[in-house]
Amino acid sequence: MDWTAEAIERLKALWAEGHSTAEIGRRMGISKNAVVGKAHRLNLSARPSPIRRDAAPRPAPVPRAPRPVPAPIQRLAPAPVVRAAVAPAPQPVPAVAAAPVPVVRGFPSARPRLGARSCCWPIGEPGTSGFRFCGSEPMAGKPYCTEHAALAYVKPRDRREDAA
DNA sequence: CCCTGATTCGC
DNA sequence: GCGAATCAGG
Repeated sequence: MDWTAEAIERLKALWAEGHSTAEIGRRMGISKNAVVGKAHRLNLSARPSPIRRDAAPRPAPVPRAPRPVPAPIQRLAPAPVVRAAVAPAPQPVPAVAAAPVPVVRGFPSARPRLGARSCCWPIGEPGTSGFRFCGSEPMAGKPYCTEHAALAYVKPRDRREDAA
């Protein structure tokens, strides 16, 4: 964006008319970020912000560092059982329980209560709001309830003849 | 999800 | 200085 005097005038005018930053951006053919950025620099930011940054000072400033992708929640999910697939010997418990699952923003309670001993069979699409874990009482020594353990632990059938 | 404005920071 | 990315709230 070339911020000519005219462009700045237009921005100020639209801003004064009370348009949203996105609307101003649309009218001027630029992004709302450009609008907000410029407005901020021009010190004409004064419209009510939906956000209060004063009352709740950030407890953790978070120096915006390259964030390593947290352990994918999917790792906790049992490998989807594909009947015809070459089934490996039943690997009992996915060795995951040791480390606490990181609490990821956006995954509020979307994690199994590992300490609570409840079935950790995933329900729904990981990462979506509806995602959760089964939560039923697990079988002794297993991470899943009886129902889901039946799905998780499929006996590898003798595939010498029906391999396919 | 959509929207809002605010801030940061590599360019 | 610029503005995309990100944050943060509705």
